Amino acid sequence: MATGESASPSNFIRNIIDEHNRNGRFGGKVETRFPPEPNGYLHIGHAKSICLNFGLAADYGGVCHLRFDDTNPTKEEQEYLDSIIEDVSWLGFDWGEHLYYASNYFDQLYEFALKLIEGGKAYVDDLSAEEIRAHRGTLTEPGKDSPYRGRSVEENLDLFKRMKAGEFPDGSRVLRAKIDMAHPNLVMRDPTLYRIRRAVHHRTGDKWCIYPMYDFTHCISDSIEGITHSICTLEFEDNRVLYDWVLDQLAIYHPQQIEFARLNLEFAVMSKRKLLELVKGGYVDGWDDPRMLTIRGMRRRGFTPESVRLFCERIGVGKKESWIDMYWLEKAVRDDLNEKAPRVMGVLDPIKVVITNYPEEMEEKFEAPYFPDNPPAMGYRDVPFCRELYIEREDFMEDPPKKFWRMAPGQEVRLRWAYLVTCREVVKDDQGEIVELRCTYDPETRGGWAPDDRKVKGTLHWVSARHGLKAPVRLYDRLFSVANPGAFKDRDYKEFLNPESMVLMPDAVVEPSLAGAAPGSRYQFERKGFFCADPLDSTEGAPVFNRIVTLRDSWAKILDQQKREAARLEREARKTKNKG
RNA sequence: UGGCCCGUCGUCUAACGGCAGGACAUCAGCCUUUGGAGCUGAUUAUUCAGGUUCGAAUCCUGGCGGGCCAGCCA
Repeated sequence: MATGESASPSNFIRNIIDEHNRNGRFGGKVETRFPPEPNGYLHIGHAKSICLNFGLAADYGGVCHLRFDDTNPTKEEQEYLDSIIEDVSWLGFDWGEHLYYASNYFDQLYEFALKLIEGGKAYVDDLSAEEIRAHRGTLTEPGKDSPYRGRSVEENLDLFKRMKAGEFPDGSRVLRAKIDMAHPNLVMRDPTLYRIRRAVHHRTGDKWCIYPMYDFTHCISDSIEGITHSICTLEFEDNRVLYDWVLDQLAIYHPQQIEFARLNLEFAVMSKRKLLELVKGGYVDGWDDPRMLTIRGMRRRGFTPESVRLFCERIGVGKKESWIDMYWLEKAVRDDLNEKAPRVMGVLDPIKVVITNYPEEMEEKFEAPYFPDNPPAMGYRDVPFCRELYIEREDFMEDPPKKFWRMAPGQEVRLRWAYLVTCREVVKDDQGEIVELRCTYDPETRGGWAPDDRKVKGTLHWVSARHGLKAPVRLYDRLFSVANPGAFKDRDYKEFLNPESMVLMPDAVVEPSLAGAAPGSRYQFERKGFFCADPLDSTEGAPVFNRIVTLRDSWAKILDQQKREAARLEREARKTKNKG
């Protein structure tokens, strides 16, 4: 799409851009940037920002830069930088030639600082960090001027140059903007612009011993790159006046900062600190643990880039701090994978079924479509059948409740693509545990079609015991068991880790066609969910599957309703009894 | 109790002074060899009180509720 209005759903940022395009503020240009600090791995919250920035640029015919905001060498590492490049690419975005580093602007930034000093708008302060804090005042009281605030331009210039030259120890001096120590917005009470920090920078090495602060760096970087709309999260709202102040003092090109509400996802944590703690503390198996909502974690689990983008598109963007239900993420993967994941059969918790009237030595192959809703186009695979099969343990009930359409004594069900079968006998061990189901099949129902059109409600997935492939399956669920684990003041969020966030199904059996499942390939195990052959743990002929997400389960809902209804009836019965 | 920001169906989000719309959820029906998917229909919202206006979700004032800010982090 060329410049101008776009077809995407409206939001307040688009409205601002449209207004700019009407009044010609940026000459119709839209140039955005995604500015991560390379101090951690990207997560789903970053994905929202990435989709926003790259999406806006694409829709308005502009470009989006990838810029590393690397002004704090004590926290930043090449490892993080590499991972960010990989993750943004995986999400499907392309910054072309526009890969930048704030550290590339260190020389220019230094010159701008000199200009500020020359204009009497910045000074070198000898106060310690603690003293500066003490002078800042509080939310309700004004601050006090530093005794060094009145230094001459010449002295400030000299001192700042010597700061750069390495004449002073770390932390002994800072460069501060000279604004207003009584400003109601604390950000404007003479903010620090430069600090002395002898640290090796991942890109500039030991060239510098002074490093610029975010507020000074970000606006100038945006200006240098010709960014039009500098989109950031809500916590920078107070910083916008400083962003504008710096650019105004320097009288250089002035982008528009716009703030939006960051993503909050229920049953997850999003802060870099917490994510790091989960990894370092061994609560998860690394940054790419499939339970982590890092980009790498989701990728390992089996999420598609399209599903993540779909999610970001659907949740929208606004200034209201809201909590998104995990359902939206799950729904987005389901909708995406429903279109592209071939259907196969896998039994997670097997129970053996013997078809007593099926000849011992006989074997058949059924041609089963990969996409039953659109069979011819998408191909078939053969599914072998024999006398001994596995079905899902939960698909049989000896004494079923109402509306249970699955296998029960005497109740005919369909084995998908195979035959109609009826359970005749339940075999139990000494503990009363069911070990085997003995069934009969109707030879007239090959393929699962009844010649007399008799109604069979239930269709079950199954795997031939003789041909099935044993494959470990991991069932992933939300990492936390409460919606907002970080919200409890007196409890640590780690207390709310969900002990069942990963359940291994060691006995799972899948249809033999899956021996050829490529690492990273995704399938729908019919009636169970979407699964991905783990990209790392799967080997040739021996896939290991991750559950990405379950299917919608309306049977579970019915069961739930039945349970609630039963409880209600019981309560009423008790009431009447008490009255009588 | 300083400053800034935000309050629209259950949830997320539109409506830039002119019929409160969409998506998801929910409910009902259809369809179905996945209790999946799909199709059709239905229910559901402007935080409150004033003011301006022919007309207010929108503008103004105040209340209520929520968020952010006192790093030499970003």
